[in-house]
Amino acid sequence: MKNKRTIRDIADELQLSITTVSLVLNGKAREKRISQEVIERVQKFVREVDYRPNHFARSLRNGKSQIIAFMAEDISNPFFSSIARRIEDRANNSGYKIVYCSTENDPEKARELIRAFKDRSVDAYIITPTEGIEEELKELVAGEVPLMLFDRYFSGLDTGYVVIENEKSTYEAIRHLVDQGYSSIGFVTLDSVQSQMQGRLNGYVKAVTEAGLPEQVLRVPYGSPETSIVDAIRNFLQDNRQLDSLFFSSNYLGAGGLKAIRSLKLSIPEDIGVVAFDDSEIFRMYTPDITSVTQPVEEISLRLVDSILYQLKHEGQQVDTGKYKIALPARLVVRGSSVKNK
Amino acid sequence: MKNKRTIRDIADELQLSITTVSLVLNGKAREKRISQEVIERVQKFVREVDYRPNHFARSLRNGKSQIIAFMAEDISNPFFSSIARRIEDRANNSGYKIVYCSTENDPEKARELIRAFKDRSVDAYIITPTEGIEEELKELVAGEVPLMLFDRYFSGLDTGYVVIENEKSTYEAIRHLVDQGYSSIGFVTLDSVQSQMQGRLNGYVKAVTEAGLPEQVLRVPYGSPETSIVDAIRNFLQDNRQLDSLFFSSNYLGAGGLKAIRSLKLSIPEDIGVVAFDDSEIFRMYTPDITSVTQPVEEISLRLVDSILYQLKHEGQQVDTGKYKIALPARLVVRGSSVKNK
DNA sequence: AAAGCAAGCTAAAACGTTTTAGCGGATTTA
DNA sequence: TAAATCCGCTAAAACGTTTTAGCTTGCTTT
Repeated sequence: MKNKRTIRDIADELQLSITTVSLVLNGKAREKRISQEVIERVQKFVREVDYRPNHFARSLRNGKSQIIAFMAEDISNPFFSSIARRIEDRANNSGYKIVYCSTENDPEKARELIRAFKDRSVDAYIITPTEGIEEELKELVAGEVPLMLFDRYFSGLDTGYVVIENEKSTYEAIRHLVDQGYSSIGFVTLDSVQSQMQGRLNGYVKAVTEAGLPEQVLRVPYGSPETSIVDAIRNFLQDNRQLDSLFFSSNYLGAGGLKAIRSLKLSIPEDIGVVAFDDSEIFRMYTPDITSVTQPVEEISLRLVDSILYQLKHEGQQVDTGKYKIALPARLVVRGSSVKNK
Repeated sequence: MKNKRTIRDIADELQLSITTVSLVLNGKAREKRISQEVIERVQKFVREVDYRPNHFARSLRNGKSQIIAFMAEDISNPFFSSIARRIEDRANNSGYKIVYCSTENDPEKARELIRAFKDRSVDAYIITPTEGIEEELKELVAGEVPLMLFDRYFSGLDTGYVVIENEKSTYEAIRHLVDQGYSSIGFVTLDSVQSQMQGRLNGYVKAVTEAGLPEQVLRVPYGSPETSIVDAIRNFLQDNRQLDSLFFSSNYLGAGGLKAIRSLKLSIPEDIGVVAFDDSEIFRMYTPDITSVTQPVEEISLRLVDSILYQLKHEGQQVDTGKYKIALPARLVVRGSSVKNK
């Protein structure tokens, strides 16, 4: 049971050369003109003894690890973990395993992780990039390693990515608030220059400008603990009594915002309308339920992994990178938190 | 930049043998009596050129992958993803990477995954076992691969594990309901013989029996989609009008239960008291907030990864397996959903 | 002066694959 | 009849480590 059989054992037992066995195993038998009889003999035997090739030896020889790295900002965030969940299956089906890690949006940590993955020659990368790791990404691209960014990207870098139409969907969400009669709309975002946050801000600015409303933006420092987020939002509301609605540009800002609103005993949607970017179970269960810009998690995952697998399959062949620059539409799911007159 | 240097190159450039360089690199120089001067020369040079050993070659030679497999039931469930998050850091710090996968509680899938991991010689396993994979686990144990189960375990198998004191903590939760004056307490669980579910059921039975109350149990089929869960719970409530409180034995049963309760327009905690096993953001944010048996996620993770790392470090040495059979206490967090008289 | 020993290093095997280059012999071509 | 081609297979190199066994050299011992 435990005495691992090697390809050499197989060859000996079948009175064949290692080469022949290897060729059959790798499906190159026909092309190398091994006879049908031998092919079948090998296949049958290999099946019988349940021979399993040694991954290390194979990897050493061909430089491939059959591993894909999944670098999220935080794997315990439902947005990332549900993508992780979906990526997993398709990757497994194609013989790849996934190693994950969380950057915590720390460039230093991200760099180290990429380094470690390089050392292990992972075959491909799926990354939510932190600010400041352009150099490392550039090196990956130069090394022709399949790479997809998601959630955000660097416009200056020629990498594949899957993102959301942030500007457009935020614009529509704000329009929705305007249509509902809200006229003093606050925008709560992170103090970050990342592309997805910029896009959302742009959508907001565009919509309020068009509607002739003032811009009222709160920037919470990146990486704040939840209590600080709640405090910041509470202060924002207290300092700006005229606010009649808030847009939260991420799911955890939304969760913090709800706590802040509750602690001020404001009622939703009468005193304050609410829309959040990124759906979550909390928003669906909250009373009232929260209107949100819902990202197509399923499709994001699909596009990511399919792009990666395609690149892996056609490695070396220079493929059109434009094909991998994907912006998906998000859906505005209107719920009770933003509908005044019922 | 991209011309990877090998240990042979280092040796040549330093006019030394491969062996010597390798010994220095692996910290065996002293013991093999390499001179201090040579040691330093090697170390200095290696640092300068930033030599990175080839993992594949090393693995091929010593059979170690420096990879730990993390098999959850579903990585997108917050309970599992937050454990994943915490395990990751400590593992990385010790030079291990983590591959994850979700069994979906499908034994066939679990078996295949274990098989794939075996092929890749992962160095250790952290697993939420599905029913019916005792054989595979037994083989791992026999192969002396470090292994820890969590969330549940098999009492018939001599493996390490980290679980919760399910019976005790459920008992206390039910006692709490009794103390609050609830006298018709329903228990919503999964149709499963897994140890954690058995434990919770036992705790419930013990508490209601002691209090002289009837047992009223709903078993939802494992793997039901959320809508069926909601329906089942709604029917349970309608068929048993006398029920004045419910205990949900998992977080997603709790979420489903809240929806059912809401759809029946019952109010918590007046019409129906609620306690759930396993905390979640939803329970904290719900109105009223939901009393829950909170698992010590941080400590679970810590114990898992520390046990694994310890076993990895002392491989070969027969260690006391009893040491790795860990049952941690859970904390009853009392919130509004189970407190009648305020 | 021969033997023994330690210090300081190294040659080479082994890990298990994939793949290149090529070998005999039979058949076809010129 | 000699040369070229094809068929079916294989020897051996290469991938980059770790580690066992052992080789010099010079010093100490008897």
